[in-house]
Amino acid sequence: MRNKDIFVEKLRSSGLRPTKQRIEICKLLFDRKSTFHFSIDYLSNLLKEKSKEKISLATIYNTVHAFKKKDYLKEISINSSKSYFDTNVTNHHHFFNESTNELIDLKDKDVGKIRIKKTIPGKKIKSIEVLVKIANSN
Amino acid sequence: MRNKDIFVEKLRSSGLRPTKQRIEICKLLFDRKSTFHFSIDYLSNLLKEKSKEKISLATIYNTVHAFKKKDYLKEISINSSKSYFDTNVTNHHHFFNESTNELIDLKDKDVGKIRIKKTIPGKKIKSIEVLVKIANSN
DNA sequence: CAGTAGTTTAGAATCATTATAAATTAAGGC
DNA sequence: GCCTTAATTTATAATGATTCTAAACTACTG
Repeated sequence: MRNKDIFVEKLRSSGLRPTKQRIEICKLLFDRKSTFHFSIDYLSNLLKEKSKEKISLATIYNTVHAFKKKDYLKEISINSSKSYFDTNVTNHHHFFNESTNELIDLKDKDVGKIRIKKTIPGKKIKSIEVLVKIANSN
Repeated sequence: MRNKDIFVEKLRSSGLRPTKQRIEICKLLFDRKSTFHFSIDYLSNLLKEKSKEKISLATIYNTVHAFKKKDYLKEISINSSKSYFDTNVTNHHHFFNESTNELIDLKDKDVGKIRIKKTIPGKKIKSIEVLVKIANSN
């Protein structure tokens, strides 16, 4: 139970109580080598499969929002009816596969430097994100 | 009623019957010098104010979707619970003012060329859009 | 181990959007 | 103009994602 302790620590250190529900969700989200993209719906189904504990939908929403607030997750905007979340919280870009509704991270080097030449008085740039929509080429 | 005739023609030429509801909506959306960004909600209120005819919400949705399908409107993805639409249907970029929830068009020259260096076999790029989030700088 | 503040939970409430099915209207032929 | 029919509008119901509520539960502190 090495990982569990890490998550307990992570949660506690950010002021979130390490409940069993949160730890289960951490395991699914963060115990991975690569970035994970998901909708609440998808996460909910994953939890049903992989976790013996039943976690209520309200808790999944609560937890995801708590994690987002603590910057453990980032919300991604796509033309869609539901929200997507990303375990990669750095400022980065995406492919969105319109054929499968799947998100794929783009590295900064895949996109190159973006320079915004227009400024708006009194405003400053908070983020710059590129969304590249792709689909089957046939 | 010069404009009205133009809209009647525009609608008819794309296979949409020029009903009085559609013409009213055209007037609000397209009888403008500059790009117009709106949510259904906002458009609905505008129509309540500016149009003597009561247009039902269902018709507003129907019409906006019909216009989108005919490429008179474009849907914009922002991190938000509702959809935004844009009368500028060209591929272009946006500022999103987080303080006011307002969209502002960016011209291509304001952003510069974006070159995506990664490719995915069997997929082709449908669109590339940059969303620059801004907020008050204090 | 008692108190309490934070969490979880089921279910209700909400909000944007879509579906339904009946009433209305535009278009084309006579 | 009048008739037919197919498209459109409409009020309302249905849906689906998300948020709220308030009661039950649980982790932490002393």
